[in-house]
Formats: sequence, C-alpha cells, structure tokens
Amino acid sequence: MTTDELSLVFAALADPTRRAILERLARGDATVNQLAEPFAMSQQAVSKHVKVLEKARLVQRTRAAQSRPCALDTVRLDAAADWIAEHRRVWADRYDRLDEHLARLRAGEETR
Amino acid sequence: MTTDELSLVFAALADPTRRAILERLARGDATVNQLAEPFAMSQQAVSKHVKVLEKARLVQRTRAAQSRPCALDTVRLDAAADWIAEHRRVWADRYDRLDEHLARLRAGEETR
DNA sequence: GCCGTACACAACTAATTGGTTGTGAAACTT
DNA sequence: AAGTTTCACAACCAATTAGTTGTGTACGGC
Repeated sequence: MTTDELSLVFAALADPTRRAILERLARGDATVNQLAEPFAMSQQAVSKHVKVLEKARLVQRTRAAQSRPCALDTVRLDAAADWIAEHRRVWADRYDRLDEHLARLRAGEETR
Repeated sequence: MTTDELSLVFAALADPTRRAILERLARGDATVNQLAEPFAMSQQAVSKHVKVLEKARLVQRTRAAQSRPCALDTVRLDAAADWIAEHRRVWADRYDRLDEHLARLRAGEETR
C-alpha cells in the first residue's frame, strides 16, 4: 500500500461518523439509507462519508436492483493495523536494546 | 479513550509528514530542528505537526536546557491498533457465523 | 405510463488544515 | 553584556472538509 493510500485510510478513520458506519457494517451489509437512519444528518451527507470510505477502500459496494449495498472491506484495515504494529515494533526493539545495554552495564559493574 | 481522542489519533496519523516524524522518533528522541532537517519545510511547519502529535498524545516533550526533545508515546498508538483489531474481530465473527450457517445447510442437504 | 424508493451530482457555506513569513522569547556560549 | 541556538506565537493564505439544499436519475411496483 502506498503512503497516499495509507493516508486515505487514516483520514477516513479520523471521523466518528465514519467509524460508526464501519461499526455498523461490521455487523452486516447495509444501504446508504439504512446507514443514515441513526444520524442527525442528511442522506447526502452520509453518502459523502460512504464515498470517503470507498476511496480509502474500506467499503465495497455492489448493485442490487435500485439499492447499492455497502460492505466492509478489511484488507486496508489490516494494512493500517500493520503500519501501527510495525512502528510499534521498532520502538519496542529500541527499548529492548536499551535493556540489553543496561544489562551489559550492570554485568560490567558486577565483574569490576 | 474517548471518541474525540481516537479521532485526534487517526487524524494525526493521516499525514505522511507526521508518520515520518513518528518513524524517526521510533528510532530515538529528537528535537524539532532535528526532525525538520529531512523535510523541505520550515521549522515552524514541523513545529505545528509536532503540536498535532502532542495533542493526539502520540509524542511527549520534555525540557533540556533550551531544547525541548520529542519522545514517542505509544499508549495511544496501541489504543488505535486496538480499535481496528476489535472491529476486525466483530467482522471476523460474522463470517465465522456465516461459515457455521453454511456448514449447517450443507449438513442438512446431506441428510435429506 | 406514473409513482415511490434509493441514490448521487452540483452549488453553496463555514470551519479546518497545512503551509508561509515575520518576530520574539528563553537559555546557553563567549 | 552581546550573540547564537532552539523553539513558538501571530497573521495571513490557499486548499480541503463537512455539512447544507435543490435537483436529477435509475430502477421496480402498480
């Protein structure tokens, strides 16, 4: 995944309405109107949010008669979690090395 | 962590410059000027990015003479990863249930 | 063929974001 | 005491975002 794509994913996740939409979709596919129902917001506004999620490839849409149901796509969600985990790991390594260093220092003191 | 705090974290992660800053900090603490060095951007612009990261509580700052070194704070990073993992889990459960359902259907067909 | 449902496009507005330059303050160096 | 380094505040600007209303279109039911 490119840097830009990752930015799109995090930006999409940065809005409470969009996260609520994803939570709803995690429980099952839904149409835009179904998604809009719980929000004090126009159908068009929700449609825009869905489009943001679509561009970030967090949701996929299909055709079913006049409705276009939304479905969660977790591939990018995993990639975002991976980015965090990866950099979390580097950070952890750094402190592991610090621990080793301190351990070596302590060992040195003991044999002095 | 509140919804607003989570939004701040994801919004902070949505910028490539800020992610690069976090990557740099994962390898060790740094001052604003050190962070600014690789970027074609003013020191003030980087200072603003750091402030965004600070508000999201992804970095902590300390005092050391006239410099104010930045350090990574991974607590919120973990929380963000947890949010993704949690909703990833709900989605996975849904498909596990679907699998079970399909398995039951298949079993029914076999005994018919 | 006409009506309702489900949705999206366009135009507008207000607020936010990401950058700039200019400046000033705090703390160390000499 | 004067100069340097490190950093942040303020004012400004352009672009983007998050919402609105109004309108149009595609599809299925009657």
